[in-house]
Amino acid sequence: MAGKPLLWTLVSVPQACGKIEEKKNIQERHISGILLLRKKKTDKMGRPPCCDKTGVKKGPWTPEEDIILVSYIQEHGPGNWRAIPTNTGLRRCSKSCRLRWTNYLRPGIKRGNFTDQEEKLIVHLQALLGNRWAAIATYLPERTDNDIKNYWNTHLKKKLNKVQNDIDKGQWERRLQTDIKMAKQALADALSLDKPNCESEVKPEINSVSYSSSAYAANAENISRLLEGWMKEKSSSTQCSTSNTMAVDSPSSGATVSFAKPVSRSGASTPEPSETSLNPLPFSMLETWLLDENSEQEQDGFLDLSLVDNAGFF
DNA sequence: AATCTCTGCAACCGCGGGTCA
DNA sequence: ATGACCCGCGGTTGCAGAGAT
Repeated sequence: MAGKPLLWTLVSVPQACGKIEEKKNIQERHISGILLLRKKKTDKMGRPPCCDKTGVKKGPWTPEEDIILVSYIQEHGPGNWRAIPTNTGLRRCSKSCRLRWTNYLRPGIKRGNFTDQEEKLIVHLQALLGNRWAAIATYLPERTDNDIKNYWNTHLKKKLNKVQNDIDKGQWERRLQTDIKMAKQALADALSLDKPNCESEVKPEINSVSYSSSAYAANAENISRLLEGWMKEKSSSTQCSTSNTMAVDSPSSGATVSFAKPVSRSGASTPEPSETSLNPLPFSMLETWLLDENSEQEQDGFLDLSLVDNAGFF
């Protein structure tokens, strides 16, 4: 281990090293506390955690441990994490080793502030993919999924919530009027015609980042296409869309229900203040919306990007 | 200056899917 | 077909530092 100090120049972790050096003394003090305080959660059913062994160290990694891990991976390559604690003598569980490598020690990891471009990409990918951070991270190879996830949770979510609130305040009423009008029209169509043909009006537009269902976005090919479309669109105008809202194509009624979902991840979807005080939406419209969306869960966390764009988020 | 609260982020936990005997 | 094992993922925790009171 000590025989390979040069390894620190081979991996791009100078910041990691410095930061750890700064905290080293504090760490030593805290690790025992962490070990004592951490709740044991193994009384639940299922496979016991891999780290539920006596003598396994937890908490922040020391530079020495990093060197040992990097040395081993330099020699044997990543993978076979199970063997690492045994072969290196590290008192860490395999999972901890893998996490340390993939999130911190792995070469090519970019640290520091996210650029505007990265931020935009994350926002759009999150809208497309939801909280599938690993998938999002494949589009930002220099960032780890953990980094992206943290950045989303600490910066972007708040930022988007604020923008969303502003949008809701200013546009909710106008949109509600439009929605009611459209729902009425749809109802009238449904009552007067057996087969309303409104496709030409309500067809979702891929290039304007309008999504009819999360199932579509879940397809990797489609995601790439949407993303490419977005990249191109960003340079030109975003005005190609006829609507500023997410379009939910409703085959049953022929109506397009426009809405902006809250970004909240809790699932509680706390009602907006304006939402609760306004007249209720027509039942048929709500029904359509509810029935057409496979589940609330699927939509949760997705937001209306065109609105965000127009509100000047970027 | 002391204390409290908030924020950022590294690390941990448990679950689910894939593999293999 | 089944169970054990391993790995990857997303959610969550908890510490350190910054800012507010």
